[in-house]
Amino acid sequence: MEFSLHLNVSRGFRGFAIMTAAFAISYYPTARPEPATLSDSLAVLDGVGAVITLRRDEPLFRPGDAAEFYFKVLKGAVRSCRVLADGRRHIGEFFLSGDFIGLDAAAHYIFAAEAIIETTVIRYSRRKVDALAAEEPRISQSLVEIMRSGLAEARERMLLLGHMTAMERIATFLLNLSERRSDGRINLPMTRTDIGDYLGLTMETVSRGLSQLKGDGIITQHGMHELAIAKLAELVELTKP
Amino acid sequence: MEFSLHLNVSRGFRGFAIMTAAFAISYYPTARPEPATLSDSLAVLDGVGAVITLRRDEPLFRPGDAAEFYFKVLKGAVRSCRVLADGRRHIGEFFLSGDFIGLDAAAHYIFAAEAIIETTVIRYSRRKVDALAAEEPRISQSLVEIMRSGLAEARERMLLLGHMTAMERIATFLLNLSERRSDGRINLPMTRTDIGDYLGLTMETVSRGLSQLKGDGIITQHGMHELAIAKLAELVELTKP
DNA sequence: CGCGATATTGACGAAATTCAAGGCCCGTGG
DNA sequence: CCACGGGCCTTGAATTTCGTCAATATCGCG
Repeated sequence: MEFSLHLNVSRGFRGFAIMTAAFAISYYPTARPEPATLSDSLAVLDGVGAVITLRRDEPLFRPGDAAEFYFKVLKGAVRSCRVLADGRRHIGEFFLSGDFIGLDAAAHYIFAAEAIIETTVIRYSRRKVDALAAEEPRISQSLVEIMRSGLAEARERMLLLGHMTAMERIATFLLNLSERRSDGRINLPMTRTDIGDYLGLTMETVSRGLSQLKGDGIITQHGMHELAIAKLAELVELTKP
Repeated sequence: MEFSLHLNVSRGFRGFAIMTAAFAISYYPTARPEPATLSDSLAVLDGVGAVITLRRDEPLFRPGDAAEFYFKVLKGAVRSCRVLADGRRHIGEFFLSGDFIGLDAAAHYIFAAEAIIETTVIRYSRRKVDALAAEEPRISQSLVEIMRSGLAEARERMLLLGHMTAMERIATFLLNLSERRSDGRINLPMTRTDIGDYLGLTMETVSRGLSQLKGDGIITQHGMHELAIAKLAELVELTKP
């Protein structure tokens, strides 16, 4: 009994979440149609899920809430964040269209998820997804693969937060975001404060960094929340020591 | 067809790695003896594995090596690290006795693992472990749980690296390490430079932080690589804003 | 005992934060 | 349509923290 499993995990801004999985099933030639991706697998549950629309700054869940759902962003943007006792705020991740939220939660969420702009998400019953995973090794293996790439991404971010300068962090952030689009443009739905809390910098430092990139002609600005990369090679250069 | 799965993930310094899983199998009363923990599951493979002894600074693997094995530390300590082009070094994790290494690797390792002191590890064939996981949903679900707690830990470290002061990082590090023992003592097999590269600080800043803790009577030193916590409450206080 | 590696401590400097002022964008209402 | 106002962004100056460079001390091992 043998089968080959081929997982194709795209490593974009949140490669974690934009996984596709192709299963080549060789030991069971008459297999019924199988879900081709985790997304498709979850789509089976859409009937029990719900599409939810959130206004700006509206929470999807809060720290301490029972983690009963997985979510997928359909449109808009979500941030996960924790606030420390003295007011310092840490943003764990930004979730854009197609990203999953909460796959890695324990029994209760330890952070909040809030819409950055008007956002629609689809909500899956975690209980049902997990039951499916228990019956289908391929589903739980897909989850393992998603966790692996999530961990790989977390490691990159630890490197960034621990050892990169402000400009290196900003350049890396912009490049990661630009990989979510194909036209060299960058959509920044979040505020400068959000970016700062994500990169471990202050709003002012982020603003200064962007200003310098504009001054150097490396990026151009088209409205407050839309940038374009003018000199990709130089931006890439800035991500390195 | 129903069974209950109970995972008991202890959240120590690297809770990730010191997982125990208890499976209560109710749907198959005549089940053959099942591995009770992932560790036990892997122990089944010990015959094909090997115990390896490493000298100080000797690598277990290097970046780019094919990720063909999982490892478990039996004795000693291992660090995972990456070196940037300009010489900056980032330490991803410290692995102490009982910790697993490489569970989350992709096809190739992207970082090096090196013994910090004389260390023995056991090496498991990844291919065989993964095959086992493909046949046993419980194994792959255990892997999911390990990944979940690994991600939770990574998130804590991102918060630390992104938003904590030098002293907060040092105090948190010491507390985490102290949880690996039950006597309030702290074993620091690694150098100050290692600690700095792990916390995103310089060796000097780490040294100054430890000196201040000694001066304040919060910790006492017993040899270069052995500390004791004298005022736990004050140390805990330092981990918070 | 003596040497090399590691750790500590001090003085100085650079990078980012903090504090503060002003500008810009956008929605709202007259 | 335009004026107003509030939130967000930008920019400047002072401050702080941590890093860098350098000298000295201590550890551990042959």
